[in-house]
Amino acid sequence: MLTADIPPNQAIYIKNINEKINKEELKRSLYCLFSHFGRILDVVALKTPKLRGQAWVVFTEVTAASNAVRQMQNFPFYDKPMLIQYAKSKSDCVSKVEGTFVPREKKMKQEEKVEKKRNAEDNRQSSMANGATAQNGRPAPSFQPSGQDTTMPPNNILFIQNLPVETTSMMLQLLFEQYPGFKEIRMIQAKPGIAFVEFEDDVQSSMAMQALQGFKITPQNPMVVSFAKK
DNA sequence: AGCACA
Repeated sequence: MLTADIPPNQAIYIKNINEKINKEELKRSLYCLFSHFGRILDVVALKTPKLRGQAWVVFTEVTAASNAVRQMQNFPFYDKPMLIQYAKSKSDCVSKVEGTFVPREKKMKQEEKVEKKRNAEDNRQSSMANGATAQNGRPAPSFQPSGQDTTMPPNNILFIQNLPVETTSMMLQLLFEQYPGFKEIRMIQAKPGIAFVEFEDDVQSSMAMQALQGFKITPQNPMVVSFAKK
């Protein structure tokens, strides 16, 4: 099947991933790298012989997945270009949210599944009405970066907004230098409230973005972090 | 290359 023939899916399938990266780190990196495209429901990576070097990132919206497929295609991730397609099937975490999840052992066909669900609802009324509790990674940030496109393609340079005017580059350095790959802070005297922070590469800048997104230097100033324009 | 959810 041509990869272009796979219908859009809110989950993306990534292959050609460096197999040396340990599973937990890989999941964290993928989460960081993709979280700015939209809310992520789940990241799946297995190290079994059949499944190593591949991963799934499940978004709440297919539009987020579409942007990720396009913008992150061939992104150099741990030295290997990632190859991204839509996933071929619906993710379990999505079925769980929809309440149509059927455990793997006795997985049945679509029609039977619907039938089964009807019966269950009829029989025990509402006893399992919402057995599907959404278990998302973490809440979405409560602010919306204004005037800046949050789906900007990754960049090793971060753009910081909504800083208190009294922020100094030393203060920002203390915050950002905790993250690997930090290089430097750049502020522009004529433009208070913003800064640029440079990292070695896009993966590392993404990590710092994820970690410090919304960080408050003062209670009124949750910082808004995005990738700088190229 | 390889499409899962332990």
